[in-house]
Amino acid sequence: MAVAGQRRRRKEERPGEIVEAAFEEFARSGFAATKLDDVAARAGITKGTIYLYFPSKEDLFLATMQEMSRPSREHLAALTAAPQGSAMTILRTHFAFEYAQMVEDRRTREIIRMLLAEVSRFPDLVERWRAEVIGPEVEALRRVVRYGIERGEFRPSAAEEFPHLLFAPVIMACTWRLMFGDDHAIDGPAYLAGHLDLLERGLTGGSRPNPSLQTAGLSE
Amino acid sequence: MAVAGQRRRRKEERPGEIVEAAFEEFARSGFAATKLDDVAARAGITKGTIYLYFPSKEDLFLATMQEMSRPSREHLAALTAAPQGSAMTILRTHFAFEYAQMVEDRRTREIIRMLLAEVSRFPDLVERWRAEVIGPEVEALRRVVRYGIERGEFRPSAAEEFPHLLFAPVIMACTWRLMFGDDHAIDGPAYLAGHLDLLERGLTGGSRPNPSLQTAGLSE
DNA sequence: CCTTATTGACTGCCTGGTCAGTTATTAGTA
DNA sequence: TACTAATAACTGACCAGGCAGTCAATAAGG
Repeated sequence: MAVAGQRRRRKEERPGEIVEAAFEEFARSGFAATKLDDVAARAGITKGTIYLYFPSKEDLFLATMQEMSRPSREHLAALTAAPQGSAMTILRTHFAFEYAQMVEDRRTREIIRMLLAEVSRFPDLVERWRAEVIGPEVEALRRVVRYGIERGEFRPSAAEEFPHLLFAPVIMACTWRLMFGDDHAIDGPAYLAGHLDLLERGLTGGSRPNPSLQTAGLSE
Repeated sequence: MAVAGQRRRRKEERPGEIVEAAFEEFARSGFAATKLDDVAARAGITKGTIYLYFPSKEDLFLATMQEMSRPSREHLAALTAAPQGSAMTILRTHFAFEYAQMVEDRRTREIIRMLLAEVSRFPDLVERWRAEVIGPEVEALRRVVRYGIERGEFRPSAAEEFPHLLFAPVIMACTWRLMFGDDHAIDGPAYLAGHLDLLERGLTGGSRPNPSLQTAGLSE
């Protein structure tokens, strides 16, 4: 019956299966209320097995968060490249990605929930996430805004000091969906389009880029 | 020693004191990890006393959330009045209030955290909050936007369909501070000013209200 | 002395963590 | 191929501590 090497393959796959199950349980119930027996049951194993791969509940939680936030870290790389072309186009592309990730991807959403819920128990986790994911993202956005201003595409605005204002609608939609569930979710594409529209008007200062702010030679 | 009627007064004050202490503990540790012994200690009483006033931990939690979210409910009333004067002025006033409440007031912030963290355990609580607080607020904002459009002050925009876009920066600052603490908090007044600036440009579609959209007699 | 708010010791359950034992797989031997 | 030994993954019964909830006893008003 058993394929050769199946035993070894199990050993390689187990941690991933456990993390997967743990994620679901932690996301549903939070760290404290999650029972390792439930995690084990979901993974189709027993509690004892969990302890073959993870030394404690806290370690399992940390490993789970680490593993599940990997996509965010990878995504970030795309934004940090040197900006080229229209700044607004860069922003459009970026926010389309970010929206898909932070609002439409349940995984990332739940990561946010857990970070918010467990800060006081795992302050280091949140600090790392700030330093390695969100901080760089804010800086990258700031660079794009400056680039847009230099190009004459954007007017100077508070977005330079607070790039947070630019992705606020994404966070908004993310927390909205976290709280009220998929049933009351805001309509994705239309909302994103509205966000980008308001953004463009806000940054350029007119329904079309204001000519008086634009130096011919600087426009790419 | 004892003032006349002190006994009775204690009985009247106890529930409030307990709720106060419970709020701090629930906010710090979440529902599951909070120990009623700790709540009692913080309130300067014993666990037994809690059960004289609240039938269970869950009831205490619900009572705490109810009590602590009262300011939000009261604040809402101000917005639902019939709009008068400049729509942008209404928005400015409203967001100044909302910012003070959702970002600078620790209480309200923590309410948000708990709602996010405990949705799956207390779905009714969140649903009520949506129906009684946030829902009406969105509708009220939508009315202000429509009013601004009718007046010729605002151009038609996605803000009519998604008033969420307008207060997104407030939510953003709220969650930011929830996650990263007061140390990394975004600078309040400047951020608010930037928000309102981008908002105005976005809604009116120009660096100054576009004259072609504005009827002289209507400007505040 | 009666009333009543409060106590604090107690119970029972729950759950993180342990570990001796079981079972499946592979290696070795003839 | 058949049998045995060695190994490694996994189990499940168990313990210890912690905590929600209880209640007879206490003590502070009036």
